Amino acid sequence: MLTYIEDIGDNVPILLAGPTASGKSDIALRWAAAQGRAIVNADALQVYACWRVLSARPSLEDEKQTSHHLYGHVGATTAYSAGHWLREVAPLLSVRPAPILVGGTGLYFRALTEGLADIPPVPAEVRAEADARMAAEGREALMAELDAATAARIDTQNPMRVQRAWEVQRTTGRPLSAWQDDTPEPLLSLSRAAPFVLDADKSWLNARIEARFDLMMAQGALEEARALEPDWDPAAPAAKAIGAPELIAHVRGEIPLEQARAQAVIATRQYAKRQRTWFRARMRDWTWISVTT
RNA sequence: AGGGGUAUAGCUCAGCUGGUAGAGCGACGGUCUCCAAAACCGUAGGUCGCGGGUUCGAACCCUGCUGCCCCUG
Repeated sequence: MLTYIEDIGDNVPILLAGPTASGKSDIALRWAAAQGRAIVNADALQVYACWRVLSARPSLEDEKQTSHHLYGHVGATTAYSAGHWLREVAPLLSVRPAPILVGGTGLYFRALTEGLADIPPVPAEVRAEADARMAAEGREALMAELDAATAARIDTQNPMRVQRAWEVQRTTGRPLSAWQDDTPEPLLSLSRAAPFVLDADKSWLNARIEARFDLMMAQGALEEARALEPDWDPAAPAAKAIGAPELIAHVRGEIPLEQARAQAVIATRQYAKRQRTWFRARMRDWTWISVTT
């Protein structure tokens, strides 16, 4: 496995993408140790402080071995997004040796290597306003307020995309399409990085997903859920962690553990499928490493 | 053993007075330039437990068998 990175220069960041439970973190840790690189998180959920076990974040011991960045540094109710991540990643790329960016969020890697429209963050009030209007009037109402160019570009059946476009318009007074047309050069083009994707056979991965859930339980996932339960807000950003709603429901005595486990495993499998679809379509040019052995 | 109920897609179930079947979930495929472990779109599954019978025509009616559930003994 180390042969993959032997000839990579100190100034070339390593990107490591892979589906959930494919063993990315372990590989990253070995690579980092071998070359003295730091590890930077590229996973949307591992930024949240409340879920070390449930989001499969590196352990405290792992973090002692090598410096880790952008892990668990965000509160459960704090908004976070690809834009936030990109702004935080930027300064870390100039460190030498260059870091290893590891994670499963395809959108983050895309934003990094292909560029992301430089749109200011949407204030919480605008998000709240959009949420309220979406609930009360539906996406049709927000869609009616979009410009034609944006409407033609987004998936108008997808409420999240419609709301995003509306929020950008509302916040900046400029159409999303205009912002996207002005997308700046990527922070790190693929040619200046060493990009790898882990390729895991589906049945192999499904078995790992199931085993990993049991491991998470053994490592205290339920305790994490108990700790969060009093302040549980299903709409909070960190509530999107797969398995979180299920474990909270179990902690509250609403469903048996076996059911929570089954649902969490299914949701994880479905997530892995979405990742595979993304990687296959968007990471053709990356170096694929088979981990199914 | 007797009485009652039930048997429809991988799972849970719909299916009006008979006109050869649908949903949710799951599975599978895809989309996605900032909530992405999100959101969305699409596709495929059923000799309607098995055998007889009635009928132009049966998932639906009659009958035998089998499995499961409940009650009684």
